[in-house]
Amino acid sequence: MEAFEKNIPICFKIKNLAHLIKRNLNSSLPEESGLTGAQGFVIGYIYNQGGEAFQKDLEKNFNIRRSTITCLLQLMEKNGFIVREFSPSDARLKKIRLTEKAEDAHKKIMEKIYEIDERIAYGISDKEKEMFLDILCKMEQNLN
Amino acid sequence: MEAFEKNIPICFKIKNLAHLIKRNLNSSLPEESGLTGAQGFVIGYIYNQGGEAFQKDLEKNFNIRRSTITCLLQLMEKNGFIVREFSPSDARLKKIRLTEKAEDAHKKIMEKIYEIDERIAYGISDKEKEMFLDILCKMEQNLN
DNA sequence: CTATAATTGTTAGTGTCCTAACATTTAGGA
DNA sequence: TCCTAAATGTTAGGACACTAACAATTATAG
Repeated sequence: MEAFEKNIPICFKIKNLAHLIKRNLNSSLPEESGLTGAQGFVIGYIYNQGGEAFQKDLEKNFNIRRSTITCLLQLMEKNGFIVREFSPSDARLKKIRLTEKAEDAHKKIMEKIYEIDERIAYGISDKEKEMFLDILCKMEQNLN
Repeated sequence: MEAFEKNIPICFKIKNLAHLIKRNLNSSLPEESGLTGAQGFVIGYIYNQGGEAFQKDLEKNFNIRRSTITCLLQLMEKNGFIVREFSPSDARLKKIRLTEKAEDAHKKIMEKIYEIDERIAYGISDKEKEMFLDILCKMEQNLN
């Protein structure tokens, strides 16, 4: 971006790259399934939790607001990727369970995600990649 | 994110950081102005172009779709940050001009943006920062 | 010159993020 | 116990990204 001349903000570069990643991931997923990248990450998370999770876990893990989670999950429920039910032990909690459809989709989603990882890391050495990830983590912590 | 165990995708980490940046920038801008981070970047770009630009330039520079630009600019026009008029030389083009209000806001926006840049780079050496930016650029190119 | 293609912008509809305001349930303190 | 605070989720409304379909203007090829 030439707009900022020599002083392109780092935050802008990061935002830009994330934007490209999102677009690539979304367009690589089968349209007819109604599955999106964001939903793919949610499925990935719940899958690794053993197929079950509470909304509040998603909230913390993805660092997004409760209302956003509600919205996401309502859509995923509508599209048959999850089922939601109240927890018997605490009526405030809602337990999310993956459906078979989601479990079937999981492997394919992960393939797409790692494909993008490989693609963006093309021509970058393992050492560089490691340093890059370190800095990425530091930056994340710097924003709390 | 523990979800993917040891194999957290890089693309997920980038997406996450960008998300935090966006939230921080948006919440640091004065609410009453109606100004958002995205609009701030648009103002920054047009400002550096001398206060004028065409929609197609924004499209290329920010790598976002025409419909998105239309949507953004309609809002910015409504909020008094820009004025739009047809180009006399080519009636397909729409020329965007910053208003005084936007020019006044520009400096403050840039301060906020560079504040975030400083904040995310806290504890990271200049050399590291440089390498990080290099890799970021490579990754951007890898996604076309 | 005319027909077609390319360029530029809009509209409609959707997904994912936000804040603010609200409701419900559980936990804790007087 | 009872009242208040904390935790969890929803709704409403807005911002910014997308695709697909459309409209208008300009450029180009025959």
